[in-house]
Amino acid sequence: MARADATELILRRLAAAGPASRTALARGLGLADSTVSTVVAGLMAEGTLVQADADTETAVRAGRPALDLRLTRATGLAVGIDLGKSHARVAVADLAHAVLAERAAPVVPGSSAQEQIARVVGLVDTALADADAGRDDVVSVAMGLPGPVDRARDSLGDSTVLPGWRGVPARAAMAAALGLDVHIENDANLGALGEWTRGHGTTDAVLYVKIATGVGAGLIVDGELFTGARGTAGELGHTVVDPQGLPCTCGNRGCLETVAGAGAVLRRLGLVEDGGLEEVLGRLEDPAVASVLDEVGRAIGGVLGSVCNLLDPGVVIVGGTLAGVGEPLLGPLREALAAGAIARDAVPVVEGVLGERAEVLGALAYALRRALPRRAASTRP
Amino acid sequence: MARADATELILRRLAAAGPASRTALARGLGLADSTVSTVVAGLMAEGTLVQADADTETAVRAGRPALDLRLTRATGLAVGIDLGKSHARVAVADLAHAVLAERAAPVVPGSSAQEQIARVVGLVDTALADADAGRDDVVSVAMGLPGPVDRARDSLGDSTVLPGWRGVPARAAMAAALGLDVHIENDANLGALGEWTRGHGTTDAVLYVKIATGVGAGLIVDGELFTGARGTAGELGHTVVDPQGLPCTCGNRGCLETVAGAGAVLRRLGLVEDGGLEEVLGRLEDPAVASVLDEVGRAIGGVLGSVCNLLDPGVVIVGGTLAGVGEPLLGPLREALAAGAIARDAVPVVEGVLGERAEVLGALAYALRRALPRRAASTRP
DNA sequence: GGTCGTTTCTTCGGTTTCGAAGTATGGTGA
DNA sequence: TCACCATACTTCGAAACCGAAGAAACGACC
Repeated sequence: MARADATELILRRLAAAGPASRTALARGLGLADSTVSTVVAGLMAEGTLVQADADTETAVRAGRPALDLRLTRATGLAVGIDLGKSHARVAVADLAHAVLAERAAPVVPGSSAQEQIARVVGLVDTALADADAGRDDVVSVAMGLPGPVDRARDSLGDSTVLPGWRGVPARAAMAAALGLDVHIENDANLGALGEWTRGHGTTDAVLYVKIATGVGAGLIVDGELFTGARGTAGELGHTVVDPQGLPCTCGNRGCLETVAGAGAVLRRLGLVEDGGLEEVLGRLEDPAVASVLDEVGRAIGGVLGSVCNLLDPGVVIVGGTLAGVGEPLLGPLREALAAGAIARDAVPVVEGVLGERAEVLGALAYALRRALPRRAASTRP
Repeated sequence: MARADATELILRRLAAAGPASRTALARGLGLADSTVSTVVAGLMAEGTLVQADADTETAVRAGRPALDLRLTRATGLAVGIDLGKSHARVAVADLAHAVLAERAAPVVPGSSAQEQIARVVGLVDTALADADAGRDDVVSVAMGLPGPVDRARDSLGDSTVLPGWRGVPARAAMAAALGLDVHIENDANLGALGEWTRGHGTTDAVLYVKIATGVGAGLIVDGELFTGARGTAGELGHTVVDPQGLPCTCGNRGCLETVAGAGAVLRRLGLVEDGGLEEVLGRLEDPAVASVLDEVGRAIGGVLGSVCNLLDPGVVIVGGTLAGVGEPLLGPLREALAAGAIARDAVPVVEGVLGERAEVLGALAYALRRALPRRAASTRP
C-alpha cells in the first residue's frame, strides 16, 4: 500500500499495461487529469515517453481522440523465459509491449540444471541480438518453470518434470548466469497471465488450465496472479478423482494426472511420448483416440465442476499442448463441468488463443508488470 | 484504485482496522508521518478522533510509546447480522471496534423471508437499545446468509437452507425494512473474515471451512474476501467425493455433504436434527459416534487436501457447529489432508476461536470495513 | 542518575497534486 | 455548412502532501 508519487505510478503503469492516453492513465491510477498532463510533459521533455501516432484503431466514438503515450526503447527491455521438459522459449519486448524477438530451442529432457541454464542464457543472448540489444538494456526478466515454485526458497519444489533442478536455487542460479535479477514463477500461472493479458483482461476471476504432460492451473484474482501462501498454488493434477485408481508419482492413488494429461493419453493409446502427440492430433477421427479424449475431458471437467463451485471463476481458459485437439476434448469437458456445477449457468470454457506461446508471453507480461522503466535523464542526485 | 485524500484514508482505515497510532497509520497507508499528524490534529479538534489512554498493553520495547487513536462514538455504529436456518444473531459495535451489544433469537425453520426479516429488525432494534442508540446512529450494516449470494441480483441463490428466500431481493428487502443500506454476503465467507480479523490477520491466504448443516468455505486473499466472479465462491459441500455415492439435493451423486456435515452425521446416527447435535457432543466416547466423526473428518480432509494443492492457503480454520467436537473430527481430518497434499509440510489446521459467533462478528468486521465514519463537524458545503 | 539508542510525534519550507475553468478536436444532425 | 455534443487535454491559483530536522518520551546500560 505504499503510496508512490505520480511519476512512478505512471511509469510503472505504462510498463505493466502498455501504451495508454493521459485520460486513461488518470482514470486507472486515480489521479487528476491535470497531474498526469504535467508529469507527462516532463517525461516527454526528457525523452522517456513519446506520443504514439494517432492512426491507432480508435473506437469510433464521439469526442476528441485520445493520444496514446508509450515508453521509448531507451527505458529498457523485458525478457520472458519458458522452460519445459524438452523445450525452452524466450521472448524479448520493449516497455511499450512490442515483442521484438522470439526464440525457441529443444532441451534434452532430464539434463542438469546447469546445462539447461546455459541453453537458456544462449537463447536470451540470441534473442537480444535479434532485437539489436544486449543484456545491459534489460530491466526485467521472468522465467516460468514446470512445477511448484517455493517462494521461501525461491526454487523448484519436487518437480517430476525437471528432476535436474532438485535442490538448485533456481532464481539465484539463473540470475547469476544472466547477471540480471530474475523472477521465477510456475508455468501454468504464467500461462494464465499470458492468456489474461491478451484477451480476458476485463474478467474478474480467471482460471487457466494447462493440459500438457501433466495438468496444472493458474488463477488470476483482481488482475493479479494468485499463488497462495507459499507460492505453490495451482496444483490441479493431483486432485484425487478415484481413491481406487492407479498409483501416481506423488504417492497417492487415482490422481487426475493418472487419467488425464498428455502422458496418460499416450500411455493409454500405447504411443511413445516423443512425437506421439502429433499422431494423436492426426487421428482425431479414430474411435480409440476419440474415446480416450472423451474420457480425459470428462475427468478434467468433473474436477473443474467442483473447482468452479469453490472459486466461481468468470471464465475457464484451457491451454497446453493437449488443448490443441479442440472440441473432441473440450466438448466432454464442458458437459462434465456443467453437470458438476451448482450455479444456474455454468462457467464458460474457452480454448486459449496463444497456444504453446502462452507461457513465454505470460512470462513477458510478468516481467513487464515488475519493470521499473529507466528514466532518460534522471533528476535524482 | 481510486486515490483518496489522506483524511478519508485515515478515517476508513481506523474504521476498518480499529484503533492505531499515527505512525502505524502512516506506514499502513503509505503516507508521511507529518501528513498523518496534521490531519489527525484537525480531526481531533473537531471531535472525530480521540487519543486512547496510554495504558494499553504496549509491547515492551524501546522508544517513545505510540498513542492509539480511535473514532469517537459520534462517528457512528456498525451492525452485523447472521441469519441461519433456525437462528438469528445481531451484534452492534462502535467504529473503535468495541462490541456494544449482542443479541440472538431462534427463528422458525422454513418460515417466510418477511417473517425472518421482521425478526431480524426486532433484534437489531433491541441490540441498538442495549447500546443506548437508535437506527440513526448506524453507518454500516452487513448481513450473512446461508447459501450462495448472487452479486448480480443481490439475492440468495438456490439455498436449501432458507427456502423462504427464493426470489426475494434479499439486500433490497432488508435495506427497506431497516431504512438503512445493507451489505449481504455468504455466511461462511463472513465466518472466514471473523476468524481472520480476530487471530490470523497476518496470514497470507486463509481458508475457513464451516461444518454446520452443510459444508461451506470462505477464502481470504490479500486481506480481502474472495467471492469469485459472480459472488458465489465457497461452495465446498458439493464437491464430488464418490461418483457412485448417495444422491444429493443438488441433483448429483456423492457430494461431500452426503457424507459430511451435521446433517449427514445425525442421519447416520439415527438422531433427529433438533437437539441431536447436543447428544453427539455428549457421546463422543461412544464408538458409533467416534466412527462416524472419523469418517466425516476423513472425507472433508481428503477434499481439503486437493483444495490445498490448488490454493496453498497459509492456514485452514475449521468452524461451524460440528467443529465444536474438536479432535475426534479434526484429527482424522488433518491426517487425510496431509495424505492428499503434495507439499512437503502440510497446511496447519486449527479450530476457530469464535465458535458460533464467527459469522456475526465476521458480519460486523465486514460492515466496519465498508463504514465511512461521520465527521463531527464536516467542512463540506 | 545520567547518557545513549530507539521510536513517536511535531514543525516548517518547498514541491506535488488537485479542482475548476477553459481550449482543442473530433463526430452528429439540422 | 454550421451549431452542438462529447471527450481529451491544458492552464493556473489553492490546497494537500512530503522530507528533513528536531523535540518528546520511553527503556537499557553503565
